[in-house]
Amino acid sequence: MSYDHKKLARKWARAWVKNKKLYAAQDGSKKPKRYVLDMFPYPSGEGLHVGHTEGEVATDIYARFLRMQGYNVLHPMGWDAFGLPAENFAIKNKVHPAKVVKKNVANFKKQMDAVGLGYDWAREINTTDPDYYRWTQWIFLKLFERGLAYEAEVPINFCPSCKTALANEEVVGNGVCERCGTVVERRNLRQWMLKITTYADRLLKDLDGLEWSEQLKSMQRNWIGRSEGAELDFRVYHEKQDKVLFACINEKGETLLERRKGGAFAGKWLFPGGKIEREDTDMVQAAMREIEEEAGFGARDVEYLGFLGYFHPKAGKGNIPLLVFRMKKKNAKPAANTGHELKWQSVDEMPKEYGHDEFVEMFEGVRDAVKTGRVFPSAVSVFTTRADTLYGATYAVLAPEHPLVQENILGIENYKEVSAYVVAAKNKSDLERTAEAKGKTGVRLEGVKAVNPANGRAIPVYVADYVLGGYGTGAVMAVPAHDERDFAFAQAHGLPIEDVVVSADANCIIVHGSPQKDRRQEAGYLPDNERHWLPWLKETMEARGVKTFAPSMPTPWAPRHEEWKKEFEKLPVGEQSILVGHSAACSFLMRWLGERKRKVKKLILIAPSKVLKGEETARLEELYAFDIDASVRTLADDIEIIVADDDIDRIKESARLFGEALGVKPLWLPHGGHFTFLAMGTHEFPEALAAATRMKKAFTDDGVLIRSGKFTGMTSAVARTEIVRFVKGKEVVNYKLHDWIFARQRYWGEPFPLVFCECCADEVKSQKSKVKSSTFSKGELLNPGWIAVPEKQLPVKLPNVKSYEPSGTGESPLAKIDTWVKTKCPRCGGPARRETNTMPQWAGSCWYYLRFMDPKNKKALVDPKKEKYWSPVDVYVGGAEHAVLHLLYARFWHKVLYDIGIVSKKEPFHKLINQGLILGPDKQKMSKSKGNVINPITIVDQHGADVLRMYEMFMGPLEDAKPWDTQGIAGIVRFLERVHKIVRATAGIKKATPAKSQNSELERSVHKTIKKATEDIEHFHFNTAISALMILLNEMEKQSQMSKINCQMFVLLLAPFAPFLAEEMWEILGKKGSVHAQTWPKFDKKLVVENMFDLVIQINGKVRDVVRVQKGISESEAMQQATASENVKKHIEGKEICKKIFVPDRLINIII
RNA sequence: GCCCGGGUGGCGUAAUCGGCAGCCGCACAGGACUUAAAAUCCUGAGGUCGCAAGACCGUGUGGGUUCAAAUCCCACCCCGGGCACCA
Repeated sequence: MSYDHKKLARKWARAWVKNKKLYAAQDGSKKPKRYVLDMFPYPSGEGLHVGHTEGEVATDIYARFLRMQGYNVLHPMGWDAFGLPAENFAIKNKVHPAKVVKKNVANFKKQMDAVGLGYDWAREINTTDPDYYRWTQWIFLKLFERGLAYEAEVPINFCPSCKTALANEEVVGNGVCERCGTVVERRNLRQWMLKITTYADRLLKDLDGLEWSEQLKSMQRNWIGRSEGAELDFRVYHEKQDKVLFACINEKGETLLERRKGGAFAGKWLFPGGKIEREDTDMVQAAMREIEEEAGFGARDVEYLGFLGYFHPKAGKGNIPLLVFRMKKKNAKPAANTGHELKWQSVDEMPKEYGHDEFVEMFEGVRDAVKTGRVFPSAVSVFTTRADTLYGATYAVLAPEHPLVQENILGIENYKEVSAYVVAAKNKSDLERTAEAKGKTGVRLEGVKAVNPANGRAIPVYVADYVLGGYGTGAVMAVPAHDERDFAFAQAHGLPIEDVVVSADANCIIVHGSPQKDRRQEAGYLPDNERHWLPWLKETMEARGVKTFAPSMPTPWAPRHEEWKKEFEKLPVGEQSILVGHSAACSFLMRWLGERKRKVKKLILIAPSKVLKGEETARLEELYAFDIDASVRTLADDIEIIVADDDIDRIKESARLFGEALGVKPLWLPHGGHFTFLAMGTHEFPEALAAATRMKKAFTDDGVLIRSGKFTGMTSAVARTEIVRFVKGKEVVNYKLHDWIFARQRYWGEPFPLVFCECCADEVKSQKSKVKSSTFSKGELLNPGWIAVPEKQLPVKLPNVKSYEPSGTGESPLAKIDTWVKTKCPRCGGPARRETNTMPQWAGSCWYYLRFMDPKNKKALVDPKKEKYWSPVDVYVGGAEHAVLHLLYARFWHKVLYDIGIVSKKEPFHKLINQGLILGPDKQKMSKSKGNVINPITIVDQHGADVLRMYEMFMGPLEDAKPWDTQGIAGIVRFLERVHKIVRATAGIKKATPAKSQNSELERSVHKTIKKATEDIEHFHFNTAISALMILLNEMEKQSQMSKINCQMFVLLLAPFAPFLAEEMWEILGKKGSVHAQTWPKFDKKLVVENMFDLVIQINGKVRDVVRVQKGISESEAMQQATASENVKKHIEGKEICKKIFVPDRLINIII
């Protein structure tokens, strides 16, 4: 007879509602606490899905288990209810989003109750409740006050379908909106930004102490993307530049003029600088020198402002950079050292007749630049993590967004082409950019050169979109030899590739196949290579910093593999080795690699020999007796076969053989025979060898420096800091993480507690220059005109509007409500207007876990005592989709709250578990379109909540993705039916419970199960805990009669998993009170210790018998047992036992 | 391409301080009960050979270490997730 799960659900749901204490967390308790939290859901119209319930059932089981263990457990639930779906539904159906939310919440709650989730509903919260978002606004004000919020007009990700801005974290895949999958546009919009980058380091470092999966931690680390490197300055100049001009400006905006003897001041107000040497890395220093010589002002008196651009004295002729300096001293008096007269002069006062119009124009330019700050550095600063490769920088690349290409101040000669490229790059979608990732495009800036600060070498400058404007300085030095992207670009554009770092264990091993002779006599050699190829190659490689070995092999005429192997293995062959074989040695190398399966960098086979032919090759038979192992092709990054087309037939055949096996086309050279004897012969062979040893891809590892001036021989690690110091660079840390775009142009979100006041804006601007004693907060100074709404006036409530429709122009619908927008400035009382953007979806969820600790507090976000008691969240369970969104934002806010003393712990969530996806029965992701969605409530209706809960937990490990098996539920249904049956049977026994002895074996099993279940639940291994309960039930059913006590134990163990049935069974067993308020059973240590064990008897590692024996038996006793076995006897008969391995309480292995 | 996971019967999985591979469940087969079916209960089952006792093979593939490998090492293949020009 099956039990009526619907009746149980009704009966116990009612009882639990009445029993208010059952799931309530107690404030001010002396008991140890545990805070078990689910990621609170967005209450969608769809209701709960199986993904929700998986995590929620897991935390519910855990919370029930902890309560039974005597902990004071906080296990609350709430609603993250701001957001687009409710708003869109509201727009479509013309209802207020709040009403939609209310309805959905009621549905969610009903469904959660149906699943038997024991939340402390007295602590329910909702992010859209003004009493809640009042504190969201309050936290925003704290961020604002501390200068962590700022307004900026930045290019942002805009979703044209959602009609709102998106955070970087919300753009997924190839630049599509995380929510709706629409391709995201770039738009410039005024935004509120949060300085999450300030916390980048702490967000990174504090990950270490958390019990999160490595996967998740690495996702966060990756997102933060910290990299240590340096900024190095590359002076940029125009090729035709030979002089420098500079202007000095004083505090009054006047410029320093010079009058030559007897002449007018006209036209001479700029000092023409002296000649700039190409190698002069610092144009500014040169100009300073000039200022000192001409006017007596030292480096301390003036400050370099920047670079205005190139000046062309006579249109098109000459390119003279114009630098601007400002006097630091007030009323500085110039004193000419040259006999010329000097004075400060305002351009306004300068009579027209004084000078050329173009000088006046330039002066205006200088003044304008100083005023607006539009000056440029005369050097390009690049960010690199590989300063050790600086000597290998053969060109520089600017991002299309870089100011030096945005405005042509460098005198780029092909600027039309360049700007066309820049525009094209800007219009490329992320999708296109990604698709083109492999082919690197770019345009050279004609006429412009950069100076490598290490060696003074002038290198070309490019603009290319493989350099990102938003990272580092938006400019890079390109080292093609040691960076894959630069390598690809250099290859595409024919730029030099010069390696300056070699692997510390790079070497070249040349094995000759025939007696080596130096033949330098033949005519017609290239002068450079007039030697045997072997010493030539050795020299060439060593010049590149590669250690080279050319071992003499024993018995070269009739080689023996083993002997060669012995000799060869004395050499340091490694992953960075280049192996060069010649003739018979090619066979040796192939054979050796096939045997040893060692990875090497390159394998070069010259005139390979393997094929035997008649008696002349009898001497080679031993060495060649092997099968070519084709897997050798995977062992070397690069394989070359070189053979001459007039070599003998068996060599040519060998070359084809090797080529086929290795998937390499042998290179046929037109001249030369078996190379050894022809030595270098003609140029083809050395060229082929040089090509074969050339870099085929960038070497990006650390190593030892070569060709790097005085740094040659240093390791990369040391050279990195030394070179930065040498070129006066600065060490900097960069992050991939950007500041958080914290505004949405929609209605249904938290209003910002800010107003804009023109009057205060002016006040702030004037105060800024007046310094110090400001009454404005950091945020108000940082954002002139934006004034914080006083805390007392919080919450700034979301007004009612007629239409929630977003405008799509970047204005929120709130902007249309004049009565709400127009307000008084809380500071000066003047007219002001409210911020009409709203906060993004993530705001409310950044701190909700704190509110659960003290949900009704009117005076504070959370009472400090309560916070201290409950923090941190001990276990947090939710989906992996929040890995870099919610979990990063919440950690950021938490750290800010920590800094202002609101919270006591550095991190909010100690242990975090991501439940794995539940896939449809077809093993595909569940989706409406695939029609494979399982609704948990359907399962509850059919089989009851207990079945749903246990089945979801039994499917497999919580964190794994696993498919739903509709038939698999039957197992759980049967299990619970059998539990019901056996408990009823046991409860019905009127007689006294059977004597203990009858049940002693079962009792052991019960206690072992208690142990197993307890440990498994502690580790969230619910699938194995349930399995243990099943095993116990199977055993119980074998008993003719059960004792009530064992039955009770079983029900207690079942209670967290199947709360309804367990409660019913508890009642049937005649026990008082709720089963969920009982104490979790403890196991008896004596009962779980076995005194017998299964001794495994192995012969030569194979199991031959298993006997059950006393624990602790000795080796000889075990041996006795073993030899007594028939099967064992059979196997050892007539054999000699040479060894015995005995593992106490486990096995004995007899070796014969 | 890079970084994390992972690969075990027909299926979900169990066993990882190296020590009996396949627990538990599903599906399956045979039997009992039944007029019959369902449900329930009992039994069986990794593969090959064998009446059986048992033997051999077997944890993605190949190799290695070891008395002993799903577990450790090396190489490769495949699947899932994340990142993707971050210098």
